[in-house]
Amino acid sequence: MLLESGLTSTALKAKLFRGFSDNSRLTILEALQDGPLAVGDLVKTTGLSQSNISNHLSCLRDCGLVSVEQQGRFSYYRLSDERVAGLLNLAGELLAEVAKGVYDCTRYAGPTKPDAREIPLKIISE
Amino acid sequence: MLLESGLTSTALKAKLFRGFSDNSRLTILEALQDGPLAVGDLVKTTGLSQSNISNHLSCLRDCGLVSVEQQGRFSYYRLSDERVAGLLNLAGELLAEVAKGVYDCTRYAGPTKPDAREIPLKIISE
DNA sequence: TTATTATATCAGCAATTAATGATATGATGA
DNA sequence: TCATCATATCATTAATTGCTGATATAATAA
Repeated sequence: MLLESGLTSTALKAKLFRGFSDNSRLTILEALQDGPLAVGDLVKTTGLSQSNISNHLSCLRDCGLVSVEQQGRFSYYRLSDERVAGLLNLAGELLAEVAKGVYDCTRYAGPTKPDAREIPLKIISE
Repeated sequence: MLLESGLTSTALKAKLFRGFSDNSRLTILEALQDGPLAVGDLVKTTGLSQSNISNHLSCLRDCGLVSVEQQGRFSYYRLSDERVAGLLNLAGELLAEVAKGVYDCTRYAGPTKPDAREIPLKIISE
């Protein structure tokens, strides 16, 4: 399937990245890297509330980053494409390189909840 | 340089992705894929306002996605690492696969400005 | 020095978004 | 059927974020 959209494939790409750019959503995506999980499993694993997770899954599904398979009353979610994991891994590599910069980036500080700016970070030069 | 941050490397990664997740920032990053540009060039290329671009560049710089080189009164910006381009390209591939899903994702519709939801999109099956 | 150019910074507004709590749907078992 | 479990949906609220316009800095040229 080829995409031909010239001008605004950028806008689409930004939306795609937005799927990865929230802490809760990214936590969900990373949990799914180890294989499919039901919503309840994600609740346990991530500690996020059920409705919160369900809302984010709805977004991730709409955006094509995850896919669902219904089994009885369970919904098993998985990453929809290996490139989703690819993006996660590549970001991890880049992060190792630029971690300090990201940590110091105050413009988009993320939630100002108690611990958000208290991330323990250790950088070890090799 | 190795990163050891266990629990919260996810939060850092989310912040990293946030650098890519805004339409203006992504436009800037894509413009820089062809090589370094001064701020004025970016203004011309992207059509965004000078202060807007400068604000976003400040963020991108803090987050380590771009780097600057001063030459006189010009600031030449470039992608800081080939993996930044790698993420852009991988996202492009993924987008070609899931484009329709991203397009239909209404939860994060982006700005509700006139054209934001009017993206002309053509998908061509091969 | 003064003017001009290139870029950066900042406050304030407008808009978007994440989380919660409550409720709805839908499947299973008693 | 009724109760329960698993998940989805929705309105509201609280917080974050992007953009603009004005101003600041800093380098070059006249």
